[in-house]
Amino acid sequence: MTQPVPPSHEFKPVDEQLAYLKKGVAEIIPEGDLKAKLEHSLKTGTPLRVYLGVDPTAPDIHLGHTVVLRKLKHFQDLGHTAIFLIGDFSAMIGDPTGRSETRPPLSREEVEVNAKTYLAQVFKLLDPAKTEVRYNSEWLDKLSSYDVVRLCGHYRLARMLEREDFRTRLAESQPISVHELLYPLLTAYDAVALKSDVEIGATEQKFNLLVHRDIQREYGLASEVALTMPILVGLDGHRKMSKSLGNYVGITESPDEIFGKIMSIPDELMWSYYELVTDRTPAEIAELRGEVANGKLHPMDAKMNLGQEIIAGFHGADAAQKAADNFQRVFRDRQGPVEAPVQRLPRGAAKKLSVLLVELQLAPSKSEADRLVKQKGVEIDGVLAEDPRQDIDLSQAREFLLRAGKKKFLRIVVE
RNA sequence: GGACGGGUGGGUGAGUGGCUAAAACCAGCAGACUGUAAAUCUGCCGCUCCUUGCGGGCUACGAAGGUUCGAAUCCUUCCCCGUCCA
Repeated sequence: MTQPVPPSHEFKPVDEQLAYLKKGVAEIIPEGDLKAKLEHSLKTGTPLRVYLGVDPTAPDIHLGHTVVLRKLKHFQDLGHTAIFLIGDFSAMIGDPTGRSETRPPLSREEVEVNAKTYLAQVFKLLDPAKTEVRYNSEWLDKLSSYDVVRLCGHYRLARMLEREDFRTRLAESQPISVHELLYPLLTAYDAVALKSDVEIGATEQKFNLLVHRDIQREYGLASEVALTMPILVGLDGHRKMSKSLGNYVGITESPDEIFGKIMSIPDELMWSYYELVTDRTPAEIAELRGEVANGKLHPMDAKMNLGQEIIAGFHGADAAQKAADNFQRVFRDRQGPVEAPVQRLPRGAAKKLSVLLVELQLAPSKSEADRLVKQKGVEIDGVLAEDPRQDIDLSQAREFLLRAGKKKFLRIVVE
């Protein structure tokens, strides 16, 4: 565990901090309290304790997760204590937020593996030296049944059922398991244990955050400020970015992949991306937007710039430039990519094209591979493949470029 | 514990003995058009085999059995979900 950061005594003026912190924010509850807390912090030279709780339900984080992370980073930049809370315990219950059905429980092992890969990715944004990393199993594992009963005693069923997900499920006669009611209460105990001043969450977390505030008060603490961030819309332009919907950009993806995905978002969406996943100021964004509106800047160029900025944040400026160049070459000039991922194959007997596509994981099944070829989706060294049954010679060392679908390229090296 | 309703492909949801690999819609994929944007249009959309044919085989309608030449559809048992009553 990282030790808490020693207090910094050099805070910026409150108004300046507020302006920085408010960028992109959906809601601050209650509005006035953040200012009051910042003033108190400035007066006493005590950093605010600001936390973001994340359940490691998947091994990778995507751009959508970075919206709240970036806000936590803003607090960190201003000298406050950023606490990254890994919900290793709560992940095993499952957050009912936005769920139309009960989440399958994760095992402790899965959660641990995910937590590890999470942290590595989180530190692409946060400063590891200044971040307090905590796990909620630290305190939740220790609660006795009595403690849990007491905790539950602090909240009323009617209030719990007010939340939209539950209301909807009840209205539609969908099941709600009792343990799902416990989720916001147990994560509220996190806020109690951390004695937090501010908690950051996506807007969909609003209900949970409000419960956290109430429970802190029940335990004799001052209620934290709940700061919510908008949900990042996914690549399809409609639904929230999520792995299960497949409309996401993973932050560990290659620059080329990220670039391609960013370019595929609807134009209108790029402004919200500028706001939520770059460090551009609201004024700069407004200016860009104006230039696109009056025709001075082509929307595609604005989007290419967005892609580069996002990649630069994770992979550096050089990688970003390369990705942009590559994109230009492949999709605007219709040439093969300069660098496609290389796949080495041992020499051997010839293989049918459809078989090869499946083995290279360019198609999930032979039927799909067949279809892909028949639908003119496969090229070998720029030449359209017509026949899924054609034999691909693998008997001698050679290499060729295989394209499957719009975006997938693989340089095959037979050796 | 009782009464009633329900469980169909990634999702919604038709289908109540053969015409059903299962309507329709959504999502997804490919192609055209473009700025790999959106919108639009066209096609595909369980797996597999080959002699690629309006071909063959296999798997699939909560689970397991059964009836039948034939079952998502009928029967039995079981599991799961909901509503109401207690």
